[in-house]
Amino acid sequence: MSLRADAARNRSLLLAAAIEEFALHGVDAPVSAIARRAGLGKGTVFRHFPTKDDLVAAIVLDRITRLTELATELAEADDAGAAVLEFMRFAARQRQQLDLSFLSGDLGSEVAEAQQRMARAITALVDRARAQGALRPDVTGTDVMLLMCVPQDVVKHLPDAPPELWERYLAILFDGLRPEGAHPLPGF
Amino acid sequence: MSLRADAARNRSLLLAAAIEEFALHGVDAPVSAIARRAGLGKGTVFRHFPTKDDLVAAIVLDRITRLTELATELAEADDAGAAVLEFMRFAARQRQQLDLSFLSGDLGSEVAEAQQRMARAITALVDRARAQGALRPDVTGTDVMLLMCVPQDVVKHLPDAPPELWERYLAILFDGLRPEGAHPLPGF
DNA sequence: TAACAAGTTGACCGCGCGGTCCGCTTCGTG
DNA sequence: CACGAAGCGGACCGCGCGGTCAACTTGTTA
Repeated sequence: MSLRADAARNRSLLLAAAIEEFALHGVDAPVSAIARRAGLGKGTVFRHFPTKDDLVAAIVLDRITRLTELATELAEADDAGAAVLEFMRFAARQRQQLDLSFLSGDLGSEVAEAQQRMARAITALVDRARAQGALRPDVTGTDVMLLMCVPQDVVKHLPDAPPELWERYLAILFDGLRPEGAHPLPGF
Repeated sequence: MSLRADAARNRSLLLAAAIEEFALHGVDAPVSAIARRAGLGKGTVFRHFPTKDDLVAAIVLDRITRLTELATELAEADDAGAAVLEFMRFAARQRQQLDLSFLSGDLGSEVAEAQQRMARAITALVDRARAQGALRPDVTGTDVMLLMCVPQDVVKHLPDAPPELWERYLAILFDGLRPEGAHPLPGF
C-alpha cells in the first residue's frame, strides 16, 4: 500500500472540488477556494499536487483518457459518421463541466503524450467516417479535435442561454463537415 | 480644445500599445508592459484610463463600432448571403489582432449599448440574407454573432498553424449555416 | 518670456495569489 | 495500546498585479 486510506479519500475529494471550482470560476480559481470547497487545508492540496499545474494536469489527463477510450470504442461502430457526431457530442458535454482546454498550455510530457494518443484515436475514427463518405473528403482528425469544443465555448458567451442550445451549434457545425448535398443524419 | 497636443499623441500611443500587448499576451497583460511598449510611464496610462477596464472598454468599443458600421454598410449589398460571409470574415480577421471578446464580461453601459446596436445591425443583415434564401430558415443574428469569432479562436489552440487556416474553418462553419443542398458560394 | 495649468513619472501601497514549513493529528501496525 | 510514520493545517513568505501620489517637466497662452 502506498497511500493511506484517508489520504486517498482526500485526494479524490480534492479532485472533485477542483473540477467544480474550475467549472464555476475557470482555471484561475484560487487553490484556497478548492481547499475550502473540499473542506481541507490549503497545504493538503499541495501535498497531493506539488503545483497547481499538476492538479490541472491530473484533471485534464483524466478527461483526455476518457475521450480517447470513447474514440477507440466508437471506431468499431457501423455508421462512422454517426459515431463522429456522437463523439463530438460527448466532448462538448464534457467541456460543459470543465473549462479546461485539452489543447493549449504546456502541462508536462505525460499530458502531451496522452494528447497524441487521443489525436491518433480521433484521426482513426474520422478517417473511417470519411472513407464511408460521411464527411467531406478534406476533413481531418485535427478539424474534429479543434471543433468539438466549440458549441460549449460559444454558448458560454451568452449569459442567459437555454441549456440545450449547444446542441444546435453542434448540428450546424457538423453539417458543415458533411459532404455537399448529403442528407442530414436522423435526429436533426 | 480639451486635450493638450502631446497628451492626445500619448493617448493614441497607449491605445496602439495596448492593442498589441493584448493581442500578444491576452487581456491579462500587465498595464506596466503596455506603458513600457508605449515608451511612457505607468502613471500616464491611469491618467488617460482611470482603470484597466476602461482601457479595455475603449478598445472594445472601437472594435464594436467598426463592426456595426460594416454590418450597416453590407446590409445594402445585392447578395446578402455573400455579405454575411464577408462580415464574418472581417470579424474573424479583426479577432486575430485582438484577443478581446465583445460579448462576455461587464464593461459598463456604454459598451453594452454599443453591443446592442451591433446586434441590431447584424440581425438586420442576417434577416435579409435569410429572406433571400441564402441561409437556413432558423439562423438568427445571434447565431452569426456567436459564431463569427470561432475560426480565429479555434486556430489559436494550434501552436504551429498556417496563418490562413482560419478561413477554412470559416468556410466549414458558414456551410453549416446555408440551407441544405445549396450550392457553395464562389471562392470555396 | 513669464507663469500657470496640464501632463508625466516611478517609487510606493495593499491585496491576493502560488507555494512553504513546522507543529500537530491521525492512521496503521506489532 | 503504544509508537512511528504518514498526513494535515494554516500562519507565513515573496511576488507581481492594479492603482495612487507628490514632485517634477512641459505645452499653452497673454
